[in-house]
Amino acid sequence: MPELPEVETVRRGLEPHLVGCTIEEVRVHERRLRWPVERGFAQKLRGRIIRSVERRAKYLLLRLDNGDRLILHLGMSGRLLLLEPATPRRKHDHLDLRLSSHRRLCFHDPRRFGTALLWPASRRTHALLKNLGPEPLSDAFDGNGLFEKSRGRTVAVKNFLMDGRIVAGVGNIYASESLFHAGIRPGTTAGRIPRARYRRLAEAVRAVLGAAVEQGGTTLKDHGFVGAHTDPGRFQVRLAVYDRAGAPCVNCGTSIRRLLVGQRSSFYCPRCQR
DNA sequence: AGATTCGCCTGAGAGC
DNA sequence: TGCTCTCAGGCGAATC
Repeated sequence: MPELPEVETVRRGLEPHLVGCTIEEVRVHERRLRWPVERGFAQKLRGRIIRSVERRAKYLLLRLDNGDRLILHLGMSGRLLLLEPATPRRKHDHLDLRLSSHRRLCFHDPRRFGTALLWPASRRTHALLKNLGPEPLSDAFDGNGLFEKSRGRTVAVKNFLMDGRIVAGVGNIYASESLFHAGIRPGTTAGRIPRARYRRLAEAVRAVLGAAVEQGGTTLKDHGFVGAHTDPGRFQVRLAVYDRAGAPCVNCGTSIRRLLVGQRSSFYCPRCQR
């Protein structure tokens, strides 16, 4: 599933192909996404020029020449594809934006957990974004912030890390990975972790996500063209613990364990993580 | 307020 | 081969 590094890779792949393009025609084939695609969606986008392609958490934000924004989220299975005009529509192709570059930006999403919403220029904030915590790869994110926000909290640190209000865009996979690199067990109560360990955790989050973004970029180069074409899943970096239950820890060889934390699969090394 | 559970979906994989 | 069943997972909403 697209995690933050994959979304960033898609953003980088799309940016040069979208900025400056006019959206000439919009087709909505399926409005039943996570939230219904609004009436007037096509009409509001038609004729607009894309000024920038930004990312916040796992949301892609296409800023338009009139100040409106198009918010896109890939959910579990979403993909954004730049297609040649003649490419036939396939199953699960829900949105099609025909661009002045003569390509089509296609939103494809089998599970329809994805999102396509308009954020009008008249609104200063958007409900989906206004409570988001700092970007994990920005200077605004650090261990001190984690420590302070965690005081009095009884949730498992893994759930704490996946709470977008604490830090933006850390999903299930990278939460497990970061905790492994920080040497912290996923089920540990967030409020009982000392400051020094949160510093280490913040650095782990930064390192793991940063490396994955770089990896995406590298893979992107290998493919020569448009990261957005490719399956986000294939960018997956070599993961240390995620989905490796029973396999040996890369550090110590101990068998990796799977644990349910807040209904989600978590993976950890019982020896390296305390 | 914070913690937990639910619900939305389909494809993949397991089991028969 | 082909069917049925289970499960995964982002994340806001609903519930406790």
